[in-house]
Amino acid sequence: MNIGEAAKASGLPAKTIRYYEDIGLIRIGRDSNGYRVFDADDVHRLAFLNRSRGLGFSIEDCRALLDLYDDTGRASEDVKRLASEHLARIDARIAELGELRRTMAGLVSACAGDARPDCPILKDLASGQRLAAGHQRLRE
Amino acid sequence: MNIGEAAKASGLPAKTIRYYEDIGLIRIGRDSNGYRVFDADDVHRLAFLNRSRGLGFSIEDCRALLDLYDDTGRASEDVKRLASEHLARIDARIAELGELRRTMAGLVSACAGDARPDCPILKDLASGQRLAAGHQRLRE
DNA sequence: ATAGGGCTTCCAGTAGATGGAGGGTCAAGA
DNA sequence: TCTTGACCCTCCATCTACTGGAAGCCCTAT
Repeated sequence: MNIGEAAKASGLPAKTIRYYEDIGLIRIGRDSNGYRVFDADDVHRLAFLNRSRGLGFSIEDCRALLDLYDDTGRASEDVKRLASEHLARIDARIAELGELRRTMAGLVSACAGDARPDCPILKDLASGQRLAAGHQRLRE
Repeated sequence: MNIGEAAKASGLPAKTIRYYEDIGLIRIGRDSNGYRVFDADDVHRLAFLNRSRGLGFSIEDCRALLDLYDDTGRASEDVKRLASEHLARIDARIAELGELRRTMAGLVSACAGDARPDCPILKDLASGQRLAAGHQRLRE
């Protein structure tokens, strides 16, 4: 099948499939006319990538996961480690955002939000004197 | 003062200050030797930007916030709207990550993580049959 | 023959910096 | 006076993970 059909079948946009091929995440055969040719396994791997990315794994993680998937002699330990590290990153991010949320909610609720110029949000940003709870600097 | 001192005083790396000047977020005077010259107000504005960015506001939001800060005739309504929208984005992101966390935690706990090759995480990625709770596709 | 849709490559742009090369400036010490 | 080292400057490349668009070939139907 051609890229359009593979895109529909895998859930990934054609552009993204080309990109994944470009960065060496997946190898795709070519027809005599230069068109990419996808078989069922290609589509399967693309869907695998789609799901891995959907879970927030980085491209490099996906590369490693796909390698582990291909390696029938793998240890599930290795997969679990990747997943656990990812989970830890998610937890860290949630904690960070939770702090941030508390701060922002405090600021928003402190501001009258009317036609007058007086605004505790701007005061806070200008002074560094936090009205609400403190928070960690975002590392995004 | 020069950029190094301004960096220390504002908490922003010198590189970032140059970048902010480059994208027109702040205007900095120059000495006869070409060096940037910072006064107390410049440092104050840089610290304002540092705190705004620290709260996760986008550069464009920061630009708007700085404009509102300068506009003594502003309505606090306008500031509150920016902040509320930002808060809503944070909430959405937290919800997204919470879903994701549930899914990942389910996968991680289902995997033995030993020397054997059998791995429910890979199975899940390969099949699309979610073992744990479903989740939204990340829009990062 | 032509129109359309699909396919190709390559280039640019997104957000928000960060790292480094290559080179000018300045103040202090030998 | 010369040199060393710490600054400072600009410009370009790099990072993540795509996405959009231009220019142009391919294939099928009418």
